[in-house]
Amino acid sequence: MAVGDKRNSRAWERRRNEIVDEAARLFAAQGYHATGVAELGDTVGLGRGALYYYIESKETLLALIHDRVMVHVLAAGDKAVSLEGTASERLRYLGRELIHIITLYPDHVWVFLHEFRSLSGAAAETFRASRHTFENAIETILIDGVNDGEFKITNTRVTALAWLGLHNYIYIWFRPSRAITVDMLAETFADTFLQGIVVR
Amino acid sequence: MAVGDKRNSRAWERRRNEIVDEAARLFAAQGYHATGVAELGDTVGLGRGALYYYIESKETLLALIHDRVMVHVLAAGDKAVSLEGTASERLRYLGRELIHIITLYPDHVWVFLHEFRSLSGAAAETFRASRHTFENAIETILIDGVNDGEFKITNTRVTALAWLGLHNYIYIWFRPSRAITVDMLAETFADTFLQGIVVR
DNA sequence: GTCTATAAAAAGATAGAC
DNA sequence: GTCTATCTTTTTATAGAC
Repeated sequence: MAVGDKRNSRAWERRRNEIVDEAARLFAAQGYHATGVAELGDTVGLGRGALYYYIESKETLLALIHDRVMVHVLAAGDKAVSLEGTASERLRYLGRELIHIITLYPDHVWVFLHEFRSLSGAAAETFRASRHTFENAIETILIDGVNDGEFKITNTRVTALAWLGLHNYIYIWFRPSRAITVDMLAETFADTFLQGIVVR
Repeated sequence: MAVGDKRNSRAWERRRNEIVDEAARLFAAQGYHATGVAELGDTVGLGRGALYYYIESKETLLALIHDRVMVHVLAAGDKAVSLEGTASERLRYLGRELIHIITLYPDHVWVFLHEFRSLSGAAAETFRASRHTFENAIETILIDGVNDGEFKITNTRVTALAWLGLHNYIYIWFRPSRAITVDMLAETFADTFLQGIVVR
């Protein structure tokens, strides 16, 4: 791309982000393959031709939706690992952050969890690596807890994936309300995961 | 359908089930909308015309994939609710059954969890109701446990959905091996959910 | 920046021959 | 039961006018 290309302007970037977010909404509601670029154009008020002024292809749009969520998830993972405090406290922090991100980007997360197999080439590889990095962050905290004598875990990998499933799956049913806020849900999950539900 | 219609024959039904299972495999790998009926025909060794001798439409195929899993899930829920034993024991049973079903039908479950929004009309309503019935089964066991003084739970609905997420999410990463069997995974999940990971 | 026109391919589904 | 041929619609993407 040439220096001073119009496509690097702030206005262009802002408009493109609008398109990415609208695409996330449509892809989540109908599916990636079920949504045509013409329909996306109609929704954002552009013809097919004009739409391609903002996107390279439909698949780059999908990759952009993935990136939008992943950057927050990875930042939360990094911070949780390097935080001061006990493993329990750091895991509580990470859970709260993850639930927060999922509720901030419900459509992006839906697309992210459902359509990642539609990515190809470099985008697919980047995504796979990011996912792995985040799983490692969770496991790192669990291992710290075991080493400090705080946790008792037979398989830290499986337990990390269990923790991730417990949190990720809320994308399908949870929307914050006054009755159940993000913080309340995060606390319930953390209490359950750390202490269980059995009375003693 | 007329009496004695060839489409009620055993051979027809067997062939159709083959097609349903192959469709689940393709839909899971590529997505429902990304897989054409021509491609499905090629894979099962039939032209488009012949394929429509076995299916009414592409969407009925999707509904059949959903049914195939749901019938087992609902049966497991019913049985767990009416079982003898403590709430903990019944929840352990249900978790083991659910993990078992997910690993027996990995492709069907993938499709089931990803494409249910592509169902319409009666099929969509049936599916929504089944889902609700199963969630109620989980919650019933939790409530029993609370009433017996066995569990301490602030919100049984949220905790039921947490339990479901913990188990359902394995569809994305777990394949049984000698290192981690279904029973081992089910035990780890049950222990974690019931007792937590904190040392005491 | 946005439009219209268009291309080239593929979609789901049906009809009728064999 | 399976085939080929065909219909109609829609798909992603590009070219070039304005």
